[in-house]
Amino acid sequence: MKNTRIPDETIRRLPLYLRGLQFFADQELTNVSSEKLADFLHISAALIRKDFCYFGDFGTRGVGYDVQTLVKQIREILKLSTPRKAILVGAGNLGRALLAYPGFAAYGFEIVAAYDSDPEKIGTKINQTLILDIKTLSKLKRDGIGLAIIAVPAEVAQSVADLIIKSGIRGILNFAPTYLSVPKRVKVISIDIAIELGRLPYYLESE
Amino acid sequence: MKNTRIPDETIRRLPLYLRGLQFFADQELTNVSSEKLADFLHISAALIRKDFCYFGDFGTRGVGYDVQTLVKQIREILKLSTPRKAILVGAGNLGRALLAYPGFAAYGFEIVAAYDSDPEKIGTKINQTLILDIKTLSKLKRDGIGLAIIAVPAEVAQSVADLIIKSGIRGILNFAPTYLSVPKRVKVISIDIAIELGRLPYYLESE
DNA sequence: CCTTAGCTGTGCAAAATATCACAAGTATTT
DNA sequence: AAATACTTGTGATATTTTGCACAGCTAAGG
Repeated sequence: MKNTRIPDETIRRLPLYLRGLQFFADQELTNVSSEKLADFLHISAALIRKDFCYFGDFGTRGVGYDVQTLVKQIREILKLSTPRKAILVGAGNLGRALLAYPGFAAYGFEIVAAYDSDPEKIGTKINQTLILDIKTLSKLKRDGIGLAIIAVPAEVAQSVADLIIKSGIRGILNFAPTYLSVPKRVKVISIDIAIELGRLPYYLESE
Repeated sequence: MKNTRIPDETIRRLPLYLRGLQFFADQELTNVSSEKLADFLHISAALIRKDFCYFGDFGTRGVGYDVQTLVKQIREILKLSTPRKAILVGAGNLGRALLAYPGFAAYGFEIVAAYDSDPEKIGTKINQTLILDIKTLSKLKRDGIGLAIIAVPAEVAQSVADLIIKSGIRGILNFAPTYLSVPKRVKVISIDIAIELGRLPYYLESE
């Protein structure tokens, strides 16, 4: 199985598995079956097993998976084992909320700087992070910073992306509601709140 | 084509199409082809046409689609035409950012109240919205409120969901990183920042 | 040691989704 | 009015993703 192409959907689920495993680890359980994990996450056990089996034999037949070992292996696959420095661009409402978001640390992300273009904001501190002038952004790679979170208005998102890519950013988590055109070596993952919101009413039963 | 099952993926793209059409409307364009829209959104033109064709004949062969008409029809499909009242539960960092988020209004959502359990926050105002005690949450349906945005910690998300569903909520936009168990008549759409974040490093080229 | 119960790994089938390719209709030009 | 250039709508095909079912390994109990 090891030489098959790994579906994107599988990669998407790996962080979900980490969360599920954390739940079992918190309960002092050392072993978990695909079925238990499936019940907790509300996906099928076969899918979980298939996902794991793309990467090798993680479990023991008749027994299940060792929680800690599995966590380690998934983190390895996702390349979460090495800590990564990130910057935040855009210190608006969403940006400020993200600065306080505890989830980053869980994956070894450290937000080392925040940037904005508003003179009112520049120089102020949010959650111990100083807001810097976006014009001073350059040569991030020199400081070992490879990731960026974009939380700016859609109109300026592309120019921000261009700028930070030039400075060495290779991974972007984009909250701006727009497509970002980037070189192949750069990966963009977009979270679009409006898109999710816009399809909610469709599913409402019209009483 | 009208009697085929409509793929979820199609529904997911409809709000995206609205965004694209807005772009062309802003340029005073009255007509747009599937190809133009496809170029802007970076998806295939055939896919766009197929998506539309599930709902009927929206375009004119040799011509394209009338921007305004198409907007109206998509909004109709997504049930965005009728304004909807929503509440926000959880006035933490993310909750407060969401209160200021302009995207809700664009889809006819009006956040009429915010709830929290923290005595420090209750009674204060954020963006003209008063924070109310979550204990006072009841009988929302009576006031015509059908949607809720959950932005509370994962540990309490399920109990919040249970509570608001009892009060009449039928649609939930969930930001808590957990599965919500709800009756069939209730629709949950989850946005999970950590999950998206966790898979970003996987795609980084290891130099 | 044998039997039974449990669980993984995975080939194969099924379902869901996306792409292709072109007939059919529209506008424009000559 | 005929030829040309566009563009949609959609059946057919390809690809991607998920589910099924069971062989094969493990552990425990008698």
